[in-house]
Amino acid sequence: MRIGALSALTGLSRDTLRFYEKQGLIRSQPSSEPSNTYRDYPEDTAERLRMITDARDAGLSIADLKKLLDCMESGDLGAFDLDAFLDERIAQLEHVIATAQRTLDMLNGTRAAVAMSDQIHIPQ
Amino acid sequence: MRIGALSALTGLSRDTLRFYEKQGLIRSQPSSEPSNTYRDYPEDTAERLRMITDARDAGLSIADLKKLLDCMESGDLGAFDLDAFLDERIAQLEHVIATAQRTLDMLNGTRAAVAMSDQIHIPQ
DNA sequence: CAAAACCATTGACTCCACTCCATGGTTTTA
DNA sequence: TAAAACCATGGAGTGGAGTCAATGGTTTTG
Repeated sequence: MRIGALSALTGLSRDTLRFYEKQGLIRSQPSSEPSNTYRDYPEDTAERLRMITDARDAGLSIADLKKLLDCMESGDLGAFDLDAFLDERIAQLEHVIATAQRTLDMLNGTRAAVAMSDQIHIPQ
Repeated sequence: MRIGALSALTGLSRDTLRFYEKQGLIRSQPSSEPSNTYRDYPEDTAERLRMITDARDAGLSIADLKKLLDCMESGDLGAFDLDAFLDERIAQLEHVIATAQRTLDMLNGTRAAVAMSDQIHIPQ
């Protein structure tokens, strides 16, 4: 798959995809016809990118993501201190969920207040 | 309360507090003794900052936070398009929660795999 | 009272995650 | 077949969110 198709499939810009590749989050091969300089992305790259965008949207950094993907791919569990690393990221995500939930509750409260004030609003 | 106390109370650096004040998220008054240039923060600022850090940790931007706090304070519900604004941020937070949950599940799976591989690990 | 700790202001600096641009080559399409 | 659309590479630029350092004043404390 070429970069344009991947971009259309994922909603990520070509620039972002190239950037992610430079950061080592995804990989590509030179196209089958060596007449051009185009690159070819494996079919499962879109899938991989869904994981990546989820993690990014949840607040994980590219550097962390790279570590994770690297050792998940190499099957090299036990690299550096994976266990501690996982514990930290898990705690981080739980924190994000908790704060997002609290903030969500606050906003829902605000929305309720707005609805209220709309209800008792007197024209003129 | 002076900035040092507020910093100790919230865990945010003085610089961050000054930065937040410049962005309009918090406010202060000149100290009671006008002999110095110190500023005094209302007692409830720490509380307010807890809201702010929650929202920041959940991924809300400072600009959005300022809009929210401004119109919550002015009681000016119905300013700009508050209703649409709230809907967007709420959707954003729900998205964060969903992606964080998916990512969390993935990491927990990874941790389980690590535990497994530990279990069947053969020394030497 | 002197040293240490605190404070304000200004402006420069850093880091992250993109995003844009210029250049030059390749495919697709009307 | 020519224009339009696509591609790669390299490097510069952007925006958000802080962070740091310099300067010069004020309080606290031993």
